[in-house]
Amino acid sequence: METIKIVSWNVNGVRAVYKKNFMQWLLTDQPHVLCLQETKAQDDQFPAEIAQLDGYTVYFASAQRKGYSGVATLSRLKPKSSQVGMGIEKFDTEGRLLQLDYGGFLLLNIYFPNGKQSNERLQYKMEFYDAFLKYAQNLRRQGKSLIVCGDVNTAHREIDLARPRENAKTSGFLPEERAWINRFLSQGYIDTFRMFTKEGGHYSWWDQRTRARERDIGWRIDYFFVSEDLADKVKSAFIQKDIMG
DNA sequence: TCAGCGCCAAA
DNA sequence: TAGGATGCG
DNA sequence: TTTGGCGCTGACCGCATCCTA
Repeated sequence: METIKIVSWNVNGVRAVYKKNFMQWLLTDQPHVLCLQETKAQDDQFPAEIAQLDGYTVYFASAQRKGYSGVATLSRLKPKSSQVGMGIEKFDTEGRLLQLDYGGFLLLNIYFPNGKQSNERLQYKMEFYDAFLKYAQNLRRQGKSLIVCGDVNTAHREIDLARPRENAKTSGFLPEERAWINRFLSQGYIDTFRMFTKEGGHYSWWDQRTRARERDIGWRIDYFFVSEDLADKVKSAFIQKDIMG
């Protein structure tokens, strides 16, 4: 069986990265599957050149609200089926989950909620976490193998962010958020990045407002998880930190 | 994230 | 339709 | 009286929308 390359990228506005060097990167990197989060575009607002890209089919899960959230998956492989959301209205209207069935595995492209805005949003995030874990476990009971990727919006352990002590009371590194990742992993999922890289200092997100990227004061909040039956099929997992977007 | 502020306890 | 205010991250 | 540590506040950037002139 040949190797499949799957990439996950929180683009923070697909139209913005399209104006930069998105196409150049995509045509060079040529992943089999590309999972985008925070596209901030409805299906019909997607740049046509991406939506009609030769060799790829594009699947969307857009938010109801314009310019907000949204995920999309570009695939060179043909899935057997696709599904938007997990069947829960309050979560599905925010365009956060897109599922493709490739037969041998399900690929779940997810943009987990951000909890920094308010207590209500933190509550919503925790509810999403719980609902997703139930949803995933239900798929497992049906015998499905899962690849789960995207922006989880939580750093797992101290080594996953540059300022653990300072952020112990900040959403994104709260004890209850970290505990959920522990619970998720304990139910039979693998953080693939940690299969290959044990040391800290590897981040996937940096605060724009304080230009934290220049000083590499970051967080690892984007992940590829696989159900443990797939673990021995994972060849590598890495972060392309020099790609902006 | 970080500078700037008030507050307070230790030196 | 350019630009300021607002929402969100 | 000075010093240092803790906790809190607000400005900070970028994408996108909406409203007004």
